[in-house]
This record gives sequence, structure tokens and C-alpha cells, in this order.
Amino acid sequence: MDERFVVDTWHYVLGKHAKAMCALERELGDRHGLGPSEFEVLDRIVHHDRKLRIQELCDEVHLSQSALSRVVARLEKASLVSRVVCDDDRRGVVVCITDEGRTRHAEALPTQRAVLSQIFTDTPALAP
Amino acid sequence: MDERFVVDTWHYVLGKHAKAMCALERELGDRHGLGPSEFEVLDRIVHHDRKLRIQELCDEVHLSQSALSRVVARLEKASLVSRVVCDDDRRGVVVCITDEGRTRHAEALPTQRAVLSQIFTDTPALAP
DNA sequence: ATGCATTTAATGCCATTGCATGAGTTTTAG
DNA sequence: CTAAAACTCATGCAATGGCATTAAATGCAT
Repeated sequence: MDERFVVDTWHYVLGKHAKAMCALERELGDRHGLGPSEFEVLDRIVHHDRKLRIQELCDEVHLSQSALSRVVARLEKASLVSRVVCDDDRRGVVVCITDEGRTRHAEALPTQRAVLSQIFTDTPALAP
Repeated sequence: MDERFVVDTWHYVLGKHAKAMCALERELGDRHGLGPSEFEVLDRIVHHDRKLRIQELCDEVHLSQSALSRVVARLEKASLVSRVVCDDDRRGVVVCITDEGRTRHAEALPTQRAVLSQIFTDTPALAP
């Protein structure tokens, strides 16, 4: 169809993604010791406000199952979440956010919002 | 400002980026033996239709200088580009696309366009 | 002209990611 | 009830990317 629109949109996505990822990595990392993926996982759990199974998280975060497994492992090592074998299906694992995890997320959230605002506001939908 | 818009846009970008990257990796890789970064570099050179310095490419591709250096190295190993020390500034390196590189790019271009069209057409600007 | 700071690209090192696989559990078919 | 198939998550491995550093070349100031 409109090939030009498609390609322009793709470049817009590429540019914003790179810029935002880079900034998030820097800001979240320096200020809160979190990577973008770690923050995203915490954020999903807080958003749902309940325990989530790995598989549920997998649907929400744009990571492979293996990558997610490792992110959760890192979060657990940092005491921000805990992993518990699921009661009714012992193949599954539920991820619970800890108080420390909630605190860290709450601290990091304004940083993330600030970064994203910086990047996505005052920009035309398809910036040149 | 409109926090909701910012976050929604970010999720849109994340989703499209993940989907497109994944599909490009698969399709370009399987059909043409190219990674997305490799294709992107070839594409930029073809688009400009001239030799480009590494640094110029760096501005156009969303890669660090070191990553770009390695992409070009891979492309050179595959005989798709050649690297020549710049005449007027012998620190610099110009990257020239080879005939084989042009051919490969021409073959891969429709694949890339097809993937992107699939993902970016018939979707509302902010898909659910 | 000489020495020092700067620029440019390549490389060492490490972190993160995806694919393929593995171990354990559940479900299904017979 | 048993065996095979499917599912869920973790891990080995290789690829890719970024940061910091290096080597070489250039520019600039004295």
C-alpha cells in the first residue's frame, strides 16, 4: 500500500525505541539500579497488583521466555521479587513482588515517566 | 503533560519494535542470510548511492560506533561491502558496497517491505 | 617544528537476549 | 492405570550490543 508511510513509521519506531531505551538504561540504571526489562517486569506486577505466573508476564513483556526467566532471577537475587512454585500447577512459578520491590518501583516510576515524556511529548507523531 | 498518551505511545513503540525486529530477523535471516543491522547498513548505503564513512553511517543507524564497526566487519567478510582507508583523512574508513552487496540488498528489500507492511498497515495508529 | 589534545575506528570485555534443550509436572489417550 | 504427548520454567550456548580502551592520524598551540 502506502510504502512511504510504512517505512517512515518504521523509522519513527526505530528512532524512538533506540532513544528511549538508551535513556532508560542510563537513568534507571544510574538512579535506581534497574535495567529497562527489570523495571518493566516490576511495573507489570504492580499494575496488576497481584502475583503473576511467569507465563502471564511473558505475554505482557516483550521478552522471550528464557530472557524473562533470567530477569526474574536477577530481580529475585536483588530481593525485589520472590519466586514460589505454583500450588495448583507445580510446573508453574508465581512471581510475588516484595515490599522492597514496591518501593524500588515507586522510586523508579517518576524517572521512567520523565524520560518518556521528554522523548514523546512536543514531538509530531511522525517526527522528521 | 498527558501521561497516558506518553505511556500508550511507548507501549505502541515497544510492541511494534519487538514484532518487527523479530520478524525481520527471521525473514531476512532465513531468506537472505542478513541480520536487521546488516540490512540496515546496506540499505543506507544504497539509499545514499555513494561511499559512506563509518561515522556517517553511525549517524543514520541506531547502533553504537563499536557495534557498527562489527556489522561492517561482518558485511566485509561476506563480501557485501569493502572497507577502504579514507584518502583525505587516513583515520577514517569509507565503506563501499560491492556488486554482490547491491544484489543481496535488492533481493532482500521486498522481504523487508513485506514484513513492515504486514506490521504497520491495517493497524490503528495506537493498536490495542 | 614539536608536543598535546582530539578525532576516528577497532578491540577486549561483559551483559543481555533468543534458540534449542532439559527436567519436572500435568494432561490425554487407550 | 499406564504411556505418550504437552506444558512450564530453567539453563547451555552462541550471537549481538554497549562501554571503556587502544592505536593511529590529525589539528592546534606554542
